[in-house]
Amino acid sequence: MLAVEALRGSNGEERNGSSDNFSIDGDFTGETLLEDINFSDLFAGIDDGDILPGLELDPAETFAEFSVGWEEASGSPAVAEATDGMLGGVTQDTVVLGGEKDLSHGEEATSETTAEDAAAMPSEARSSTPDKGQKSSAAAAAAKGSHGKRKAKVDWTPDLHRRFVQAVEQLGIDKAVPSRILELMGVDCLTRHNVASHLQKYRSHRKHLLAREAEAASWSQRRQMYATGMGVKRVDVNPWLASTIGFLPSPPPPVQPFRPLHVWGHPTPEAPVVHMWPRHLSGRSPTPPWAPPQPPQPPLPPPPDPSYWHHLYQRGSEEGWVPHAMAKGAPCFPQPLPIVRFAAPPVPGVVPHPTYRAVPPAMTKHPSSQLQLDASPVSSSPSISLKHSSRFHVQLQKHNRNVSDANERTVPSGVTSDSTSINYQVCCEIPMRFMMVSFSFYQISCFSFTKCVDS
DNA sequence: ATCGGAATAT
DNA sequence: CATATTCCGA
Repeated sequence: MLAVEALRGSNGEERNGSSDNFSIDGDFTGETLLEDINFSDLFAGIDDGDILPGLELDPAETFAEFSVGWEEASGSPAVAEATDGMLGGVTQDTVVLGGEKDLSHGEEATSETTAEDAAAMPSEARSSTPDKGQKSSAAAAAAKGSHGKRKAKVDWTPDLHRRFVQAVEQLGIDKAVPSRILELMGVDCLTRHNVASHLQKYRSHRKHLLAREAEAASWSQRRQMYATGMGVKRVDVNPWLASTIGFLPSPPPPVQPFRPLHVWGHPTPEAPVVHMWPRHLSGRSPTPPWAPPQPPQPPLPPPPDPSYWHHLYQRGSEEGWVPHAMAKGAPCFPQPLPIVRFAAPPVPGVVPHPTYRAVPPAMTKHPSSQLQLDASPVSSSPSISLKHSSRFHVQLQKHNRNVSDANERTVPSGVTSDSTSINYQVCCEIPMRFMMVSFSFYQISCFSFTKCVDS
């Protein structure tokens, strides 16, 4: 079991500096946050992080292990601190990342030429040519200046979409608003409206997807419930609410106690909410090969164009992601029935933010044999944000026993800071023999994720 | 007035 | 259908 625990800085000064929050979204190489816990073995079967499959199974055994592990974690000296105030910082922050991008500029920009260029150019080339500034002024003029009642349509090329998704992920679904997305995209050929429009569609797609998945998950849960004879300790009809269980007095209920699966991933953290293993890699099949048995119900028809809308992890290596292409050799299938467990740790003294709602972690096995834990909160008010200098430790555990030293790490400064960060991701190499992976950040909101990576 | 987002138009 | 534009509430 891998446990990542946030440790409060001794001084605790970082506590209130919301602006120090950072989101690590592009850098999962591990070095940034924690060095990789490198075990010789590769784990061969980590699933994609698709929540659905994770919720599928939940052997009582796992629970038992989990709970014990949890206790251990609780005992950690690092934990004990309330995290109130976190939310405020997170939700209130409006620090603009990087800054000074003039939106009005984008507003004026004409997308026509760029779109054309993009369309004409191989996506690779496009990717490497972020500067859309070179649109021909002529075309630009023609596009709008003349009279252009209607602006030239923007061609949402894969690259543009990738940027878009990236931005959305980085911001977190809750903070992903056109203007900010536009900033993060670093493209000046789009207008806020372009983005808004795309975002609209994006959400729509996600909505449908999540609805589907929720349905499936629900079904699975029930199925499991029966299968285990209710042996499980906790079976929430709605897995997404699990995090609140065991939490201390819940103050003012969130505006939306439970936000319906309104958006696609998100990535959660929202995150990506639904982090899926790139489908294009797994073939045209909309469902991963390892996907747990589907409910007897309709085999859920694949979305119109999955590959397009699922670029969630389609980042290039320049962002710290390993290109999918490299993942070929790495088995990305999960165990027969991967387990995604998530629970609110009953840690005394720790007051998780009431509105915090975590989502089962999305874990992605990267080609480099790294296991990526992605804690993507999906609450009305995000979430997980660590601050520079925050300390935490990582520890692998198996069957309630530590199998590695607790490595204390410190969140490095200099990491891109985004007050609205919602994702905190850690990469560790984990031998597949480890049964479960637990990810805990007490400092943040006191929650823990557990996922079976090897049955 | 600005912004985000849903509705509606093209 | 995809995107742009409009409408409207915050």
